[in-house]
Amino acid sequence: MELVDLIKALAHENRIRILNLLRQQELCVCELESIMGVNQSNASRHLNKLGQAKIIKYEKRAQWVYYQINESTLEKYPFIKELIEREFDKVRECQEDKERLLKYQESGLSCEELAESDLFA
Amino acid sequence: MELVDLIKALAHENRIRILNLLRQQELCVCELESIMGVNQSNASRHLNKLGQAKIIKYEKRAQWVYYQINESTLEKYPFIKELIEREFDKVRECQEDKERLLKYQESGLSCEELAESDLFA
DNA sequence: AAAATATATGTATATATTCGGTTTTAATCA
DNA sequence: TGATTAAAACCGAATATATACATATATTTT
Repeated sequence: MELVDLIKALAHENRIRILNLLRQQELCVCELESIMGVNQSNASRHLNKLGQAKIIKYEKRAQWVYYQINESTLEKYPFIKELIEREFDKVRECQEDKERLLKYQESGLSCEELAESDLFA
Repeated sequence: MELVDLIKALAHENRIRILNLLRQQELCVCELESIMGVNQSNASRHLNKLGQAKIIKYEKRAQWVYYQINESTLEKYPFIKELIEREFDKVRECQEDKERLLKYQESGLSCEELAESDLFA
């Protein structure tokens, strides 16, 4: 059942956190790694799962792959939009990630510098 | 993450089918068994999972347990309401279940007679 | 071309989920 | 009370999913 595959793609904490971050702005894998504090393989795999379900899409620029929410899927499945817009803000982990993203934005660091920095130490 | 537990409770074909049937009317376990063509253990297990997540509730009457959608949870989480109301009708399995339910309703059979009958043979 | 870096993927392992069958519990009925 | 029935709980097996680490690929930079 295709609908179940879609729901399954949403049924993991890391994938919820990724979507919560991507709705603020597009991000590359290494930025997500640093902000979420997960390893590269983990980030990549969850991104892949969201991509399979077409909930996100990506754009390759230089050596980076920038992921973004696939708005056309949200339009096709309004319950996902509803989920993202009405539930994520209530979740502690999502709030914390959002704060870390803000800290990163304000730091002026590039995505290359981020991993080396002690911004989230 | 509580939100993920809720989404996981929705992430199975049988549980989607159960919710689709319960939104038409309350049903007992043995009615769901017959209409969906699953065994008792399976029906009960999935009902339990939906109950844990408070998506459904039940009422015991005589030896039967009648399950119904828990409207207060749908109000608390509008994305579930959206999911049920806008997506289920598009799903083939849900359409078929709905037809079988209609056939049962029109048959005038009691829930006790249903299992013995060849209504869905 | 070589080194460095970002990302994806193969693999083995751990964890979670689902399953049908069986047993248990609780209510009804004869 | 004993038999019957509905539903839940339990069991081991099968399947699916997630994980970390190592490796492969692709791009950039020097």
